[in-house]
Amino acid sequence: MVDVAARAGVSVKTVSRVVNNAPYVQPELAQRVLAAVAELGFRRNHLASSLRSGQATATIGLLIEEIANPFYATIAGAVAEVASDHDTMLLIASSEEDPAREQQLLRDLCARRVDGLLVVPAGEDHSFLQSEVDLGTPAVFLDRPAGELRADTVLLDNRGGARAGVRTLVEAGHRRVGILLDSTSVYTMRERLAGAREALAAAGAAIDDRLVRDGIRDPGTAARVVGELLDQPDPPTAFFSLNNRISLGAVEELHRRGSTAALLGFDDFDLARLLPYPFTVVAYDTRALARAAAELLFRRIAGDPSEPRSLLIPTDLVERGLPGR
Amino acid sequence: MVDVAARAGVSVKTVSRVVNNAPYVQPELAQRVLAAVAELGFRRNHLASSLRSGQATATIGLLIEEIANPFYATIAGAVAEVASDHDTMLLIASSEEDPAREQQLLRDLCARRVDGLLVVPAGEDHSFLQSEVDLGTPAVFLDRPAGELRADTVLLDNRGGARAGVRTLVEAGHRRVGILLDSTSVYTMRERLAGAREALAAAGAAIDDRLVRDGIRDPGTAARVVGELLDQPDPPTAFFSLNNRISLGAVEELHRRGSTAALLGFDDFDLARLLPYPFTVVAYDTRALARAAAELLFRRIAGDPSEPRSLLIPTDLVERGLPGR
DNA sequence: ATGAAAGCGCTAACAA
DNA sequence: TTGTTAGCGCTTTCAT
Repeated sequence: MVDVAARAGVSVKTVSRVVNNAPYVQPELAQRVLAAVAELGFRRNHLASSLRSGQATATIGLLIEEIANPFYATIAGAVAEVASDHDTMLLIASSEEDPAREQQLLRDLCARRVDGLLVVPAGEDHSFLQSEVDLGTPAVFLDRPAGELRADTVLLDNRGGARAGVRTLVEAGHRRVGILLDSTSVYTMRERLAGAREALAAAGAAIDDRLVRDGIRDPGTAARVVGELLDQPDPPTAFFSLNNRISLGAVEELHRRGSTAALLGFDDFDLARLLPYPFTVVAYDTRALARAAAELLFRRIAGDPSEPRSLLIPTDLVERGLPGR
Repeated sequence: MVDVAARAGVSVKTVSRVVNNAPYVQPELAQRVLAAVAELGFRRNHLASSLRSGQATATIGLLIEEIANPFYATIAGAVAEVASDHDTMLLIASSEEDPAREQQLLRDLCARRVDGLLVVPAGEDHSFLQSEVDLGTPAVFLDRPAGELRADTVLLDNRGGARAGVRTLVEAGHRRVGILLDSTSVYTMRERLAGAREALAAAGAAIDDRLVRDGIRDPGTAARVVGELLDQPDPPTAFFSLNNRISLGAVEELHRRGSTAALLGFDDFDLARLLPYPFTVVAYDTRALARAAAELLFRRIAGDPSEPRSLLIPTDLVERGLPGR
């Protein structure tokens, strides 16, 4: 910048003003500065700028589990759009579901003085963020609640969606529903399971815990478990799959067997229409979830001092036929 | 840092040494410093640190078209892994296929003094990056070549893959092949089209340009175009779809019609096995593409001064049956 | 092994 | 409207 100033025959402050489009600079001087900038290939150092001006790195941090996962990629896309509207860049970090790594990454993001944090939490305790939040780095949690920290949160209506979905099964006469999930250690799974239990209980259906199977991580396992449940005496007449990886395996096995069991899945799929087995899904708008969280974050960054808020994004039942009828 | 120093009764330099795990600090002093750090909730300001030390923001920039797109999400995931191995964070920006926006984002990334740039180019001219590269910000281009700039490049073998795929169609006796693509303005599409032409030419098949249709942006359009081509007199007996969005529409229309046309697609799909119409794909390893590019970038960041390199990632033909036989 | 002082590139505060 | 000076938080240099 001093070089530019020397070349243009002005002070560094004037260069600073020109580069930042500040008012009260003579057009003629501005021209000279701009010329010098071009000749010298000058580019303002964003680091130095935000170091001095204290705030506004024009960067937000997004912490997710894994960017390659389409759910998180969709979140990242929606967040990036909102960030772009605020001339802000996105620093993305993947926790890989490891709470220790999550903590380290969040600390690192804070050390980089991001203007705010968007977190899909992996760990159970985020109290270590309290000091950062107090020091002025707002954080918004999405998809799962923060642990041990009062903070803005945007969640899906997992419980209500599951309840509504299972209610359609119950109304179609199903009483024995096989429930397939990956892990009860995940908040969303617990909520969806609770919703299913509520719907069954409301119908006075006894819940058979032998029909609830967890630890299903991939479509292959899902297919195997569906087979096992169907081969039991008194098998389920319907299945509720708690995420789309599981739905995929269930579709495959039910189709393979020519089963007539009804299938309900949480999470929609692009290709559901093309799959060989009809099923109903509890769908939701991932982009709306992410946009709501990002917009809330930018409101905080802009200084909104109100109490932490909790938003619930509704789900939508998409019926595509139940072969069990 | 001065507060920590005061609290621990040492100089700021000693605090700096402790925080950076520098050698030659008495364990006892280090203890005092660490205690003060904990008490005061001190976190080193990464901005100030890299401002002073000149280099090493421990950040790389990734410029893609759109993070929500699964192809780019996969790239981002693989890049994030490599970056994580180098204790580096990832600043992700989406060009949305707009060359002007691309240029602005790349300049912004440079202004933030990223250690290096990974670019899936949208524009045709990247000469504006020359000065940045000369000033020491290495850039690696992936999936498409850089325009007007000698730089490291990692590409898929689009042409070879298309050639091999279309050769299987030709060997199965097909001479009239409908070719479906989105836009010839995209490098990868031009290469894939060229490979298809080569394979047809090698078989002495006259290329009927009325069977080459571009401007197909979504599955719906693809389905419509497939229908139009099939309704022509002397319709194609096989189709080559140049990306998976197009393949999806083609599958749908061919299945709907109970067609026996052979289908070949560029890009694999997770769910190809479950789709109602068998087709062969030219598959490739997106993660390998991204890892190769990222690893090359980190070699440049580490100071590798060798000539710009060009890597070609091979494709793989996955045959899943051709209903036309 | 530790510290004092200078300065990275920029902008806030003030002065002219 | 423009310039001067100080200093953001840290690390380098050089002294001790």
